[in-house]
Amino acid sequence: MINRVILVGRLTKNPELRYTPNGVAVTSFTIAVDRPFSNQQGEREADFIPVVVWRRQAENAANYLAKGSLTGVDGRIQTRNYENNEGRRVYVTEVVADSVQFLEPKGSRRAAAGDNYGASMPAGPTSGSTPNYGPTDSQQNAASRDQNPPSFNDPFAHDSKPIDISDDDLPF
Amino acid sequence: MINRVILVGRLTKNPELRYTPNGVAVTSFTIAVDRPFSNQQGEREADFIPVVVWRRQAENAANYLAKGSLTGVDGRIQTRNYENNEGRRVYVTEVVADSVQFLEPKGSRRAAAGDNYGASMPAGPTSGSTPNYGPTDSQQNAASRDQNPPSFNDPFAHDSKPIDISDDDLPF
Amino acid sequence: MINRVILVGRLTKNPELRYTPNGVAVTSFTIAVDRPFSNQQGEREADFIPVVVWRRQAENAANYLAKGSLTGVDGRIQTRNYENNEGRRVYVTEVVADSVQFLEPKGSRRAAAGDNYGASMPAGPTSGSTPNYGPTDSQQNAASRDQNPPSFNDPFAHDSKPIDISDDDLPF
Amino acid sequence: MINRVILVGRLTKNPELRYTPNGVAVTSFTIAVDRPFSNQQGEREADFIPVVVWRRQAENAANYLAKGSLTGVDGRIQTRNYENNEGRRVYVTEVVADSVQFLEPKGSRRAAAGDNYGASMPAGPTSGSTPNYGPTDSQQNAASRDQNPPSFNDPFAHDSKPIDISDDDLPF
DNA sequence: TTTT
DNA sequence: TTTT
Repeated sequence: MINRVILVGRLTKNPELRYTPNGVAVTSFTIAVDRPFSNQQGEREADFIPVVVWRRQAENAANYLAKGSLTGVDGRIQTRNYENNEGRRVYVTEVVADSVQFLEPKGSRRAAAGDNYGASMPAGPTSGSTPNYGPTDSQQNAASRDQNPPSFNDPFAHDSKPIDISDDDLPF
Repeated sequence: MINRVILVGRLTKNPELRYTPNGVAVTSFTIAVDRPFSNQQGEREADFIPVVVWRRQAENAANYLAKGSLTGVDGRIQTRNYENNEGRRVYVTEVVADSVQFLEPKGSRRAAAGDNYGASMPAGPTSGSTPNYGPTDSQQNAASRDQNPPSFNDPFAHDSKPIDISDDDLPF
Repeated sequence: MINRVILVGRLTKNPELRYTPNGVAVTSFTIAVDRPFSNQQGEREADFIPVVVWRRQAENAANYLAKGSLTGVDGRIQTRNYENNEGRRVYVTEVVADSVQFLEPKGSRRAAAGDNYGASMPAGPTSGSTPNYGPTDSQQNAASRDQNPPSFNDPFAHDSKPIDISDDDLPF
Repeated sequence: MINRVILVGRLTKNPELRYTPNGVAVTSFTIAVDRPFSNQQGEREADFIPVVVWRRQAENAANYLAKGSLTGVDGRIQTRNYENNEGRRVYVTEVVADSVQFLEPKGSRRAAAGDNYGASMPAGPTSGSTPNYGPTDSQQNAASRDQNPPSFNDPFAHDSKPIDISDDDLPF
């Protein structure tokens, strides 16, 4: 049994950091990967692949990545399903990252791209059952710390409704 | 831009071979890959990953694989979307295989039953515009010959309406 | 920075389990992977890839794998170099496995292949600085326990001289 | 049988473009990939992985990559051996690239210096039997234009004797 | 609902 | 020095 995915592409939007009811951090984003060939109309297309990252790596990803960031992901494909509010079963296929790589050379993009970072302060992991949508402290300072971005590791949860993020989705 | 997926797991059902309106063969199946860890309830889970294979590989996969076959896939993640008959946009994430490996050692399962290999090939690309929706002979026999079939609950027993398969989906 | 390798092939020989001076288990083997194409002489060739596995996974690999075993490896490429006894610098490129998968279906091969397993008893991890060449207790019983082989994880060290295996080679 | 490698790292030197006696282009370089952990002395290490690329990709790699270029490689591990001029059998493990990705964002390093892209292409396959051993114009300039060249100690500054490159080594 |  |  082997399940391994490696992606290099660009984020379609800023990553979203949330917390499960138990306070576990999870970041999700979509990575656009251009296809190496053109379609029958001669156009270049891309695949838009949902990625989730858990725990410490979630917070790193939220700090160091932004819309357009060239990013590497090493992880696995996960499928899950849930019943939505219309009683319909929704099937989700996403990549759970073991490791996320910030491939943008130092001093580029993110340092300049710091648009809407630094909105409301987060309740944080200790806040219990209320999902957290704001940036963390460290996000606020991210632009200035952007010098030598680290690599980080781990995985799970997508489809942006907070109710979708459960501690049951924790990979381990 | 890198998009690479490697999977080893077992088919949840017999593969389905179809043809696009232009007569291009495409086989789809779901591969179940056990997760290497247990969930919070201590249960072993699996991911059920939809895979498609095109052209000659499609016909090979349809001939050599069956429900339960241990199978390797090397490919890429593809996302696409289409409007379903209810006018709703459906988003699909699946693996497009570059290569499919039949990992069942000889003398086992399907290989032991390897009587009709190469027999009754479907009318194929030359048959023009009529897609082939029924199971092939060998598929039908495969199910009954299956010695120790793992029982998987295939979550992708949806979205396999023939209308989904278009020549526009051809990878190249 | 991404370094990921996935292999499925067959062991060319039984795996070799050793211990570093500090008693850390390390297993090495070579995996033969057939190339998917023929050479200019129309012959099928293979690549013979050295793999190392560390710690608990080393002992599992030694127990469950044997010459000819169909095996999956998920790991990374590692390069290192050392000076051999002729004062020559030797460059080694090998795969360090994070995870090793026994793909042989239960009850096959190994159960029958138990040829020279169960030779002299090993001094074991506690024996300190003397590398251990014999099979472990658990290896002796391997043939009888072979029912549902597990998967296992981790990595490092090749080129069979015991002096090559140092605690400095530990990946973490 | 699966043999898949994905690497993202930086070239230790400019790539070397050569031609087989039959005029087939082959480029080789070493890619340095930092390890995601520190060794027992708390130092960060890297793996130095030899890569070869054939045909059109070879010429692209030679044109677009230079020492220090952040580069993605998707390929397979190849092992081969040959007898060196001392009559000794030399074993080589290297990555044969199916695809090489130039990951340096535009406006940086080599891309900024992208003056002579497509200029002075080597005589190439049509030149017949004369291998090209010297650096290309663009390679020579690349070294001097290199803004912040990482300094890597390339352990594969050996075994690049032209005699190693034979038409028998062609992957297909 | 998509990136450069 | 190689596996099926």
